[in-house]
Amino acid sequence: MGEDKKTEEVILEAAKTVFIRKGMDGARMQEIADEAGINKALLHYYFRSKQKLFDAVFSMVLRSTFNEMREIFSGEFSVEQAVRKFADSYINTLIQNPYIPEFVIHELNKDVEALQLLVSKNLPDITPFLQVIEKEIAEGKIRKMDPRQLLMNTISLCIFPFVGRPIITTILFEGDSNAFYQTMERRKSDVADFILNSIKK
Amino acid sequence: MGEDKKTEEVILEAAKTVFIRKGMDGARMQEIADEAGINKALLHYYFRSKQKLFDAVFSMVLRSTFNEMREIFSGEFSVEQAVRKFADSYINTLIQNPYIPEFVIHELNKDVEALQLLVSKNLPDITPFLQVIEKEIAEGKIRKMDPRQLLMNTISLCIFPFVGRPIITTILFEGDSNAFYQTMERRKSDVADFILNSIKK
DNA sequence: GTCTATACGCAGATAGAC
DNA sequence: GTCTATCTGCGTATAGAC
Repeated sequence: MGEDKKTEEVILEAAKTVFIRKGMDGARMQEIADEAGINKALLHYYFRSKQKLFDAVFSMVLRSTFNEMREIFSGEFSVEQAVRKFADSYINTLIQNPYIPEFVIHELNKDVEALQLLVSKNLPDITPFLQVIEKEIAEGKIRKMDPRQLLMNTISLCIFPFVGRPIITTILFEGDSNAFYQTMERRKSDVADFILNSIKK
Repeated sequence: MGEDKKTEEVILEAAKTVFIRKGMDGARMQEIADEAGINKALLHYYFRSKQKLFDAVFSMVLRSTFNEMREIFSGEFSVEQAVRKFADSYINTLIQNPYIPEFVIHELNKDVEALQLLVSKNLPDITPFLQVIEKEIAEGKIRKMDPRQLLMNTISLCIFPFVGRPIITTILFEGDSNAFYQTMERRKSDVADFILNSIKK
């Protein structure tokens, strides 16, 4: 039983790696089996079908992706704290896992309906944070603006460079991948400064 | 011969629609044939293979996508002009074609090598604009910052909401698609204001 | 639980009539 | 140039031995 569980986890890890790189449609069960060091039949023994294996991986990825967000936008932090925390935490995670956002987005784009349920369970409720923004605007701490636009800006600035990494690396860093990642390291504070500079009165 | 060309264009349009929604791997030749109102065999008669048909569509999409960018970042506009032009022009285009960025990004992520040549021919050279930014910093018109970060910010803020549209619509607009698009209309000026507010001294 | 061998269906590609 | 019918290979899934 201890052994069983271990195999299952090895499969999930391998499937995660392959699905994230190739997507559901592009991934091959053979490739996942190779990555896990086992054979195709065993994948079906544990997960019955490619679709079920994918669902397991996808829900795993969603959970870990949005957990951080849930805490940061829970409403217990000020706008400045949340913006700095979000930039630092997400850009750090994305430097380690640059393929995840594009993967999630691609799968959601393909089939919004089917995954809506799965997603709604995992997506954080950000209304508390929108209220914090409104409160700080009312108090005159930050300039007047649509709270949703501010939140969208924060998310966009942190995540997009990784989603568009191939293009950005080509267009802005002449294909030099190291230069890209070094800029991302600095970006953790640069982005926060950029946002806070814009919203201060 | 006039008839021939028309069929070819009908196929290209249909292929574009299907490829953009489903991606290369998810698209089916049968679906493209249906969309074009013809049969599979004719697709092969005109384009020999799915791959060649895809390449034709992809290079078409790349060209139209980056043409606007080339002009805006040519160096003939000031930072403020370029930012306002870019936000207005790209958000307008994306309201009409919201699936294009995710499509391009997904295909590039899957196979960076193979498409590198295709891409490098289409990607604009943005160094002139980076120099404009540096010049305006030197002149004290805008605050000191990494020109690449500013350009990345501008691109991120305009494009990301469309790439992440399914998630953003769910998380920020309770699934109300109209609310999303109305916010994007306002975003054309909001984003420009947000950026210019942040960089002014 | 893990393997090898095999069934089966789907989707890309071709043959050949009109 | 456009169609119907068919081939072929690949990839998911299953059967069955160990």
